[in-house]
Amino acid sequence: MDQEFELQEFLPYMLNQAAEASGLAFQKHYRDRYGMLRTEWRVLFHLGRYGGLTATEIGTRAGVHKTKISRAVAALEAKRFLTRTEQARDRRSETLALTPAGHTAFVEICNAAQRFDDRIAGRFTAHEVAVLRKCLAQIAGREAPRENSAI
Amino acid sequence: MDQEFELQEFLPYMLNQAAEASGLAFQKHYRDRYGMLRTEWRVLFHLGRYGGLTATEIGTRAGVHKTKISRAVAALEAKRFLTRTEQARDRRSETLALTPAGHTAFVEICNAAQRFDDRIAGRFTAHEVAVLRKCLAQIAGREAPRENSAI
DNA sequence: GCATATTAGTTACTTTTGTAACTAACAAGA
DNA sequence: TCTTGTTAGTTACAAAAGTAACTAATATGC
Repeated sequence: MDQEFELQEFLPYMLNQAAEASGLAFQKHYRDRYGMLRTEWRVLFHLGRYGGLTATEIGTRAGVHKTKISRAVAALEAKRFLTRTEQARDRRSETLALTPAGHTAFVEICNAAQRFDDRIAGRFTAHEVAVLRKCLAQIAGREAPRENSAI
Repeated sequence: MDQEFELQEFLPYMLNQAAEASGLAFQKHYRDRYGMLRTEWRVLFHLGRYGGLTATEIGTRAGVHKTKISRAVAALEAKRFLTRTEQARDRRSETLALTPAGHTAFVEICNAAQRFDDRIAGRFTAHEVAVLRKCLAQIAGREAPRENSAI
């Protein structure tokens, strides 16, 4: 190549830097305040937002491996943020649900997240934010790729 | 809140998903082929792009902690991708430089990176890519924030 | 020159993540 | 019923990253 490739302009690098900067700034809301790790916050979110789910269901929705879910659930249980209820029809899995304390934390962090998001979006025009979201969703693989995705 | 906050629309989450997806896809070029970790590839890049540097200089430029640099340098040295030369004027630090094999890997990966970047950018219009890069640079903290950054 | 502080880099220890193997429960066919 | 296979979730082990403490060299003030 030697057309002077620059890491600073490499999209995966830029994405990583932006994700790291924003993630680091946001973690104070779940980490400093509640001692949670990111996966714990994600599990908390899914239970708070969608109600009782099994570990597998959360893993599928969140795209997180069952091992990570298992550890996050154990940690949230230790914090008394969720309870497990064995399912009658299948004793292998348990329905997870937030305790009142867990729900309080959920609401608290969601509020902070909404404010945080507004603050980031506020640095750009509405159009720019729309483009940003569209590109991110596409790159994350959530949007249908165009016809010839094999290029 | 309860205006139904959605994790899927939360920018730090979207950034993380996009960074993870693209990073995972790209790592085959340095990991599968050369057994490198991401920090190793970044160190390799800085040495290939800017010539002989000390560990501290790389850390400063790349924004990486000296511990991670130290481990990456040791790994690259074990792969015979770089050599250390003790500095005469300050025997605490060493100038690092790529070996021919290291430089070959550098060129190879840079080429792959350029193609990879082109492929991502190719999914969007030139305008969209410009907006994306601008937003990412801003969020990563590389751009001057607007006047009232304390909002 | 000598005590003190600073800097470069490494090493030790801890935490988190990734991968594989495992247990228990259920399902399905002979 | 009795294998055989699959699924839910946990545990054990290995790799990676973060933090702190450390060694060695240099710089500074007295």
